[in-house]
Amino acid sequence: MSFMTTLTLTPVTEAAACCAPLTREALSADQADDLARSLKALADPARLRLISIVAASEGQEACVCDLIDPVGLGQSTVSHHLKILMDAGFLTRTKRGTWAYYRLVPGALDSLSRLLITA
Amino acid sequence: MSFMTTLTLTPVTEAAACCAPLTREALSADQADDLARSLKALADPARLRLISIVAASEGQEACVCDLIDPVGLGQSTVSHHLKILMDAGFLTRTKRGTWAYYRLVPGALDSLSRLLITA
DNA sequence: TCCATTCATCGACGGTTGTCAATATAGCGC
DNA sequence: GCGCTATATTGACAACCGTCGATGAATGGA
Repeated sequence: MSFMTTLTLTPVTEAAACCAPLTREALSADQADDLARSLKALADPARLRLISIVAASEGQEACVCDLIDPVGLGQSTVSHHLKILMDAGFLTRTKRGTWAYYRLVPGALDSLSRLLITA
Repeated sequence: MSFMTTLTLTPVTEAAACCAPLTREALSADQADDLARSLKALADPARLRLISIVAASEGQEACVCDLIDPVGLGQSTVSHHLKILMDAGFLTRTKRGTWAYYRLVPGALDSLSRLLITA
């Protein structure tokens, strides 16, 4: 399980960059796998809230300590969710001192969104 | 587990109808739950392929028997996935004779897509 | 140097999920 | 009615996921 994150990494931007929307033509198995991986990273209430809090924060960034109370989960759980969102290409991390600041990857959500549109 | 489908049904259109995109302001816990439920219904390779096949079919509809071979899963598994997509509000079913024809719910994917856009 | 703080990682646990085979339901033709 | 076909439902099982507490790693201050 621990090695999975380094192997199957297929950032949203890459998965979304290539191809026609979901409803244009039948998806290949590989395309479906990639898209499902991106969606799965998003398909959790805690992770959705993390993203929305980061996006709504000052300077579009937030450190872990700012995120723990709002989502009401343990620190290790929050770190875990942030890692999943990073691996999927939705967030980036910048360390400054002891703090880790998370920030939205600019086009990530949009390119995923574009894939869902029924052309 | 069996009663869950009739209880927690919150179709995409409803979940998406109300509110600002993910990144406009922090999501409430309830909003996050609803959105996560919709995304989770979509976050599976088999279900994504089912949707794309239905959308790309003649007259935008397909019966179960047309879907089994393309996705390469058992009949009961396909029925199961179709049910999940129906409960989530992405598909509708019409029975004609012994056949069950599935069809995309017109605005469903689009309203979900709109929620993901970074305004 | 030592301690406090911030964050990541590990190990464990219960709950959920995807899949199948088997069975049930229901419509159609004979 | 009988059998055949198309779907849905059930029950079971392995794999995965979200959560926690505990531990580890790194930074900064006294």
